[in-house]
Amino acid sequence: MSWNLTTDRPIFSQIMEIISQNIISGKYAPGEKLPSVRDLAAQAAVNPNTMQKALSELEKTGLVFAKRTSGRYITEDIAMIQELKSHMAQEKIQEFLKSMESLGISREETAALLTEILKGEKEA
Amino acid sequence: MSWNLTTDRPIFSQIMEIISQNIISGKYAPGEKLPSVRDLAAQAAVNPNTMQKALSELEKTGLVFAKRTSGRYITEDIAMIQELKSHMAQEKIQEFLKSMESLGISREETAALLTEILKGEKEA
DNA sequence: ACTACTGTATTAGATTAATAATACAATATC
DNA sequence: GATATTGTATTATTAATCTAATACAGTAGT
Repeated sequence: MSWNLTTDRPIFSQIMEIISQNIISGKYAPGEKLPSVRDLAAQAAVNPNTMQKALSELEKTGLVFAKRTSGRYITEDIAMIQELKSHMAQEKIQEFLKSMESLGISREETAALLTEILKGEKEA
Repeated sequence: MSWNLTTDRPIFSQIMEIISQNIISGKYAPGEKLPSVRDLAAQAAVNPNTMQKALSELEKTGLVFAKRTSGRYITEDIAMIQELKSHMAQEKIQEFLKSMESLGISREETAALLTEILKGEKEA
């Protein structure tokens, strides 16, 4: 796991994003047990309280759940994960197009730039 | 100007981004005079100190400059603006592809999703 | 010359986030 | 049954951000 945390945004929020992505992408399997709060905090080099906050907030979304003295687990609701995946994908795409437009780059131009980049990578 | 400021990120930083985008996209013309710190602060509904910080930080990038008692102006260095535009575009694209990959969506899939969306918009 | 407006500086207070150091209750695990 | 590990809670401290209320020096416009 690469915890690439920056200081320009709340750390607990970045951690939530990273774990969510790992669940959505399948790096964390449904039902899988997570390392303990203390271990995760050590891995990410943050304070246990910060990791605890990130995890307890994540819990509210339903992606993970805690068994009081056993540990924390990834949800087994595959449908929910799938739905979140496509939802976040759509969101990322819209956000991307919007930020390109705010640079004065139209959707068509953006698409052109993207296909050009992918073409360049195939040849490499 | 739509100042859509959120609380999950430093406000002065968001303001810097918005102004940068307006310069890059041409909404602010090269050499154009900006409203005063106090006016901009009122428009954005933030404290003048916050706007001052955003602008003085922006100054370090060279995009704007201050004439002590006259006001603040957009740079006239068109080449610099152009270069920043393509640089930021590349950065946005890479960042987008990376975030999609962290969701488990390949570059090819991403491109497919995008063209599909653009196709759908044309038909609408 | 005078007035209003410019960027800038200063001091103080409130809030949020992160860290640090413990502590506790419940339960796997041995 | 004893021990270690689990999530969770508490209190205090530090740093960053934002707001608030002024103040000042320089100059453009009259």
